[in-house]
Amino acid sequence: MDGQKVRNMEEFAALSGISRPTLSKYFHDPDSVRNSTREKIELALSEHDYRPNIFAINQNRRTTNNIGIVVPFLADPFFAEIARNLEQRCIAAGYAPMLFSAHGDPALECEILDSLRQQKPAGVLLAPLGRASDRKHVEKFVADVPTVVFDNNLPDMGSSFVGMDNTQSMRMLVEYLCASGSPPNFFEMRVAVNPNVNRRRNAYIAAMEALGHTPEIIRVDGDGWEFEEIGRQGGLTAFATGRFTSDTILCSNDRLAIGLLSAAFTSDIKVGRGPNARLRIAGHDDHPFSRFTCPSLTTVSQDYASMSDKSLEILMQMIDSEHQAQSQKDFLFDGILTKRASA
Amino acid sequence: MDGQKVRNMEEFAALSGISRPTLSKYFHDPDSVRNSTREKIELALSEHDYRPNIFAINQNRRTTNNIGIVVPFLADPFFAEIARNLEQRCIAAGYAPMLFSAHGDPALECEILDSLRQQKPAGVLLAPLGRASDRKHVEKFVADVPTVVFDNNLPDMGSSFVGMDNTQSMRMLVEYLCASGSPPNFFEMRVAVNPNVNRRRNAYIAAMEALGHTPEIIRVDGDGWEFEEIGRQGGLTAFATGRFTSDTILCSNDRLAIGLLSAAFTSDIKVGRGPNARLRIAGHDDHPFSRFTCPSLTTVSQDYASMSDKSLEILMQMIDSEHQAQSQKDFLFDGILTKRASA
DNA sequence: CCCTAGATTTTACGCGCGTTAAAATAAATG
DNA sequence: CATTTATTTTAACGCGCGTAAAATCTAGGG
Repeated sequence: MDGQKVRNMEEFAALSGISRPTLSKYFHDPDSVRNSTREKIELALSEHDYRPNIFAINQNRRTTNNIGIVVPFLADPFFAEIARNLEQRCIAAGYAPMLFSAHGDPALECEILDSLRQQKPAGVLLAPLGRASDRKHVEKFVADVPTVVFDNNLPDMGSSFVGMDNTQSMRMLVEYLCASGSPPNFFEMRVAVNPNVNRRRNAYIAAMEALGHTPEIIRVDGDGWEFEEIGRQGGLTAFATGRFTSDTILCSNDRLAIGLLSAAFTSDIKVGRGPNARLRIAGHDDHPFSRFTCPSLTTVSQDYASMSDKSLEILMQMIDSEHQAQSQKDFLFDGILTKRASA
Repeated sequence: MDGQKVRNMEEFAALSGISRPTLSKYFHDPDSVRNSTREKIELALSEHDYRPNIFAINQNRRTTNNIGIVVPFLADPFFAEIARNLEQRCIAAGYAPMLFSAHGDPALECEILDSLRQQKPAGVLLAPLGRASDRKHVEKFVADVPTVVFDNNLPDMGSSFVGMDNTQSMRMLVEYLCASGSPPNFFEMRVAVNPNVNRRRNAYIAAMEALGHTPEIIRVDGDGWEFEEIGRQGGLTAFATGRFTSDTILCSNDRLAIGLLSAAFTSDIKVGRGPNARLRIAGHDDHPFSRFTCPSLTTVSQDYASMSDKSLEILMQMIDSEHQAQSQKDFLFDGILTKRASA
């Protein structure tokens, strides 16, 4: 390729000896032109390295090649990991992912959706903030743009959802903990950041009662996304005031559990399933760091890969069928019990 | 505002009674029109909610309102946190951040830069992969687009750099560790992922020698970005084979230290500065999770806020002065010794 | 060799906004 | 009130590409 800059498709048409409309077809779908002309184009392409102007393209197409990925808090490694999975799958599917984080701020979430809308994305993968989300705003967006909601559903919104079956996973955890030791207390934040949290609590209660045990819930104060710190502070006071009624604590999520582990360590309470351990702790989500805590954290894994695949699969269906009978469905994945050293 | 969709600026001009060129000026800079007309426009805006088509705008402007943020691995909470800082500051400065992660893949890094270039961003904040980066590719990009490199410099590239002073921080750590106990071994990965790693090792050596101690470096195998796992595996074998010559281990970064902590726990080696602890471990970077490890990790903090501010400040200067005498400078920040329980 | 379906070229218009120059108007000045 | 100065309007072109219609060409089948 040479250094001469090709200004536009017109110029490249002259250089390659192919007409502009044909080039336009080619760039939209290389397989839509005859083999011989494709070869000519690609030859010229290798000599002049021209790329069509993306803004001019997008101005004239009804929809772009972008897929928006919106998560509530990207600095949470859990979402970072999901985002990574989704991004790579988008790329593999020939789309250009655009990643956004609401940073825990509902107003920012709205702004992101607004700016995303005018970007005319082919589709959007949205993990909403949850309780804090502006429902109406999200609803409007979902109605206009092909969207798959994931991780955390806002019910009755008319969109498909991909997430995990919290009821199944919590029951599984409770049953395991009961079978291997004392029935667990449930450790959570007082303010439920999203519907998943409520589902998990309810599933805990149901599972405990089904086994003939009395549920016991410890709620800690704190707002925001600093779950570890909240779990740590809550744990410290809970230990100090003897609020736990069991030697087994099931946490609403791994980040809280990580904080609780820290509190236990500070309080000199040995955690694990060994004979001289005084406490068992379990979490939920298989946070990327859970395998490196001391002791490593027993938890429920989400199958990132399958869930990402499913999300994109559904989104692509929506894109292809152009809003046609979206058949709005929920896809719930089973969690995988991941036994480690903490319980 | 009503539901009627305003198709374009022409239509909105008719509705608002303001001519299109004036509207164009207004949307570019609301303060560039007379107060009375601005009020008229904003009144009409509140009634019809029209937003200019972003693609048409960007096609005709030489540069957009976007600032690209590129990090090597977003699933690393360290970069997630930096990205969060940078994003919020971009927004505050009136820009629209676009976040990209190379996911540890040099080819992807190149693609990101290529697609970023045709996005005509106002500027780019780039943390390169490091050793794996395609230097020439990055160099070309930096020459074309106003760019501030951060976290991890590729020297002699003609761009400004904002990062921390690894020499200062390692010396500080070494001095602290020596003053409070035995001189440390240095624990790192065999393959240096980026120049920072080399600087840290050299700084360790220099600081040790300055204090009259013999440097001792333990290198562990492993490639990729799973630092915790690498640290853990390397730690396990090092403990098993007795490769450490000191009871104090200084790790090249926090993630490695987190893995080493996990290995120590598994190996039943108590870590900390208490009387019955057998090992001290320190890290570098103040990873978001370092305060929740068991024991909490002694490390060097980077001042995310100041570094983000500085990066954007320099970038804005470059944008304003339009490539004019970039005065390419490096801005190194001192680390802050953060003493916790592990050393 | 002719024929025909399918591919390509020609021609021309449209997308929504940036931008400019000249003309018209409004505000500020004395 | 006349004049200067700052804004706005009018009119028109350009940006780079999508796309449609008609004309022309190509390849494969008979």
